[in-house]
Amino acid sequence: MTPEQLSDAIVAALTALTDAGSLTLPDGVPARVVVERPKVREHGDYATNVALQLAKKAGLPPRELATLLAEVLGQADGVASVEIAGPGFLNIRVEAGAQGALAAQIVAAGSSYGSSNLFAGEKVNLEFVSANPTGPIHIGGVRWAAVGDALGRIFSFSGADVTREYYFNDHGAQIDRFARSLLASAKGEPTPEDGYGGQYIVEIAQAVLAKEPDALDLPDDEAQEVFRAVGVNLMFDEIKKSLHDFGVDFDVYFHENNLHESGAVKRAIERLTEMGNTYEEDGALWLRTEKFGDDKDRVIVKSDGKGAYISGDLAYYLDKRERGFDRCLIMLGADHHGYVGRMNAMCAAFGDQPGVNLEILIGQMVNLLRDGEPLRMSKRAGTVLTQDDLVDAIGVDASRYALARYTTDTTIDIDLELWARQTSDNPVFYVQYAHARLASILRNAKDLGIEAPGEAGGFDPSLLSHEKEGELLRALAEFPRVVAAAAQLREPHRVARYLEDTASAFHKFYDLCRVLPQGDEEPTDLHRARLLLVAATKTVFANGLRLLGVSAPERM
RNA sequence: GCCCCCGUAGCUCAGCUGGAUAGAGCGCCAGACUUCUAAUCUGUUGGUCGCAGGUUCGAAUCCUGCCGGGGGCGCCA
Repeated sequence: MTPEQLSDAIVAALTALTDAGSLTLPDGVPARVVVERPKVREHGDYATNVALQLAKKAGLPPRELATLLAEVLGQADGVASVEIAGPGFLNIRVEAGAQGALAAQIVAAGSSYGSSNLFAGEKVNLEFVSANPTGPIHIGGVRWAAVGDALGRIFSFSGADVTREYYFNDHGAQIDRFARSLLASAKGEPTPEDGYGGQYIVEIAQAVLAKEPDALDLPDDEAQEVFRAVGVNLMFDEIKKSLHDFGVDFDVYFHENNLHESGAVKRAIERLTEMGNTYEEDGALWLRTEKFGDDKDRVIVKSDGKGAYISGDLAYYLDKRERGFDRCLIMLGADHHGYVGRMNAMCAAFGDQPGVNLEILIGQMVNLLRDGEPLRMSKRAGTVLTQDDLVDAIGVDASRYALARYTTDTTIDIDLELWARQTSDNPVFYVQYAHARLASILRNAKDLGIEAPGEAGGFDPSLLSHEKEGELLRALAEFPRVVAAAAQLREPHRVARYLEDTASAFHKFYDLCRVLPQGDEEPTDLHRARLLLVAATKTVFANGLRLLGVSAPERM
């Protein structure tokens, strides 16, 4: 019996009461009620606060309503007992058989256990990382690679049609600075003012020369153009490779420059002008963002005739919508939160609905620490921590997991020495170890010739009556709810935290409940039932880790 | 000055979107492997949930105001 089934049973009980006339609910019976796992074990397997929630509407004292409900609910299939506690909580115990049946259901569902059709039929565009192609991805961007990719997996698992997208800002002044920096390096000159000075500039400059040996013979402006075109492509390749090595592959790498060259920017501006949302002032073209909730209006075409930065975003958003995306999600660091207002206003100026068609997710920064002190990242000082540095130090799994297990609302401090040292007690290994242990049991079972029921026949779910078995089963039953919450709230960290809780429940079960027969012992139905529970648990870890893009090892 | 995020155990952080006695890991201390992987488990220690009000049956959670930390407020990108 899962929480969802219990919720249904409670709703059915409420309906029975209203049908019988012993309860009156002016707003009708709710479609779903809150079923939670109590923190205190004495409070039962599950608890619900419906009586407290509905007491006022029903015009009854909470405990009286709870009493009515308890009588009916106590008769429901799979419910062992219902107690009234405190101000009107219902503490529910579930029959072991009803609970144990879940193990077979999970094994039958396999890699789809936890999936849903919550976002079925929705085309979701998920844009993340989108780091400037003027250097390698550093830790500021890696967080979004880990979190964004996990969110994409969670959305897909929840039925959405997801497209992962990376926006290359390969247009404008920063790219000019990048090109000048490459050219200067190739000529052996010092890094220009406002230029980029890392070692990677030297390497890319040399790589450009290897491809275009005659580049330096050209006049400076033409040479710079060569370094721009070739250098940017080399940078793209490097970024894509880093992301690929990190397990993140985008469906679309979108080049901002194309929007300018194809006339898409011009068209977007025309569209906004037709809708009466632009005006000219001081030689520039302004977008009426204030009308749509922004602090003030924004320039979209500067007085020198060039598009302002946001002009690319206008065209890009329009392009996404024209490609049929109902929801455009963009993950940005807190250093960009100032754009939220104007982006939402831009969305509204197109006649769309901010928060629905466009959703901007702001996450907090990642800081680099050394000896507990914050270290200002500087390319010149060589104190930039790149994604590759992080992976070299602690590996892909540990990196992805560590970055994905925090709320994006909190700032993450990375002390590389500390992170590398703590590798062995990183929670990722706690979870992965659980999976490896489960795999090991299944291997041993196979060697012993013991088959878990399910494929080979039925099993008696009521045999899974041990306290630790119950706790493990209830943890497994939570998985679909956790995935759904992670998708709806855009909070992948919930999956990681859930896996840690479930790993704890499993390790405790493992400690007290022997799964396989020992010595000459003959396999019993209990052994087989536990083996099925093991298979179900392994399924949940495999599915959960997959959602985070972290491997589920068979051995450790 | 205005806007956003954070403040929970010595440290790092959860807290199921208002529920019961606020949890976990690490750290400290003490235990458990001739048996399915000890990267594990068991027990102990540890808290005015930044402060002050408010909303109600009930607040770490929602509202207001302070305090402290971080980030942002360009015809830069």
